[in-house]
Amino acid sequence: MRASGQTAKSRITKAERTRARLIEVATRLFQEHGSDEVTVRRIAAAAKIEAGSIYYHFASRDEIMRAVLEGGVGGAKTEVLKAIAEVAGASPLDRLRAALGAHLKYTLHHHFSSRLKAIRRLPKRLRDHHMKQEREYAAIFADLLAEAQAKGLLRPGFDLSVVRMLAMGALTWAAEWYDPAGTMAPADITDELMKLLTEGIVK
Amino acid sequence: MRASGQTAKSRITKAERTRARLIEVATRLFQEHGSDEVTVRRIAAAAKIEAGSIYYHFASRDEIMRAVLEGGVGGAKTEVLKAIAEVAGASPLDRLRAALGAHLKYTLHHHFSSRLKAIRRLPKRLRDHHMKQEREYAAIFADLLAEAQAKGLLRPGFDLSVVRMLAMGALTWAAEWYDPAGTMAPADITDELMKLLTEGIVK
DNA sequence: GTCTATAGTTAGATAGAC
DNA sequence: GTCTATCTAACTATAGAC
Repeated sequence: MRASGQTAKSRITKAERTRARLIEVATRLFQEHGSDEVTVRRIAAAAKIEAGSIYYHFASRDEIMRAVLEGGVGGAKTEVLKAIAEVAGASPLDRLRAALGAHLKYTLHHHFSSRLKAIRRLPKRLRDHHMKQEREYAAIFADLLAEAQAKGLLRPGFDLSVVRMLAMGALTWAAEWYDPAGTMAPADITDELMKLLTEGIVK
Repeated sequence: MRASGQTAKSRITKAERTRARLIEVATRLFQEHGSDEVTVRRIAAAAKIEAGSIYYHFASRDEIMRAVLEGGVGGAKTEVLKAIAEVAGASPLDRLRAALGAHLKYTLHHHFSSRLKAIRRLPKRLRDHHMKQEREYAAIFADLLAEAQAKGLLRPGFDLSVVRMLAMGALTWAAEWYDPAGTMAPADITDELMKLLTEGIVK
């Protein structure tokens, strides 16, 4: 569908497309087999290029890993904010449901939990950057809980910071047991968690 | 404190002690740095022996990994059953609290979540064995929930299997954010989860 | 941009002395 | 049982042709 002879006009260069494809397959391979088993050669093979060619796009294997992690939190944030915006007028708790639903979906589809774990094992300099991203991400959920509390929707006596981490953790870990072939949709799991959560903490 | 000249009488051989030490340091290293970064040489160094000597105790690096995973679920099961036994007469929900508390403690102290993740990425033949162990472990918690339900302690309408996985997942993931230097004890986190859980699912 | 070929390094594993 | 020395294989990364 693209015009032939097109050269300087392309918005997205060939290099950018190849780079994106490399990050994509690397992300999948890291999740499926663990960062251990994934060699540069394997990433190259999965992306249908030769191993040496990778180094035109990345300076090192670590750079690939870094790019994989970079995509993670930013992408999740975008999705979650979008989901919240779609129910903009709703109560904080309904927006929280939307946010948690998006978090779960992103986690399941983008191997998010593996990345979150990997971030913590990064060398300090790299880790700090990602941890900052992660705190911003967590703040989205914290803000929704705080708003619900401010509106008097919550029972007193809960540590909302712990509640947030437990709730997000419950869904993050779902990537380890969720079976796409089963009868439950991701939304069903979010609903179950919200039922548990609201009937527990909501007045 | 041991008698000198003792040879054939030792119940625990030198080899067994060395092997146990290797598993211990390997477990710690795998958790702290990720299985990636941990070489046989590094395990040997941490255990204060030379790399070659490892192969007197293990046939391969994979065998070490396997031993590390082997210890995981079995040890957790023992601890959880012990915790339940300590409150033997109590209601199913109080026993559930004890079980979840032991699960969290074991997770925090023995790098359990890393092992659970690693198990899923194992070659099929090894994985099956560990997954069976894991199902037996999960059954402990499932039974307690079922007993609570049978006694009419729970609200209707919950999928207890999902509730169990969410609750256990929330605690399993806590290993990723729990700060031992903070003000919260593991028991506080368990209490917070139980409050959330019971005020939600208990009639 | 991607290929082929290969340099340089390090990993897992073995052999034999002690 | 553990050490030292070493083999082999595999990996990351580079160089130069196209």
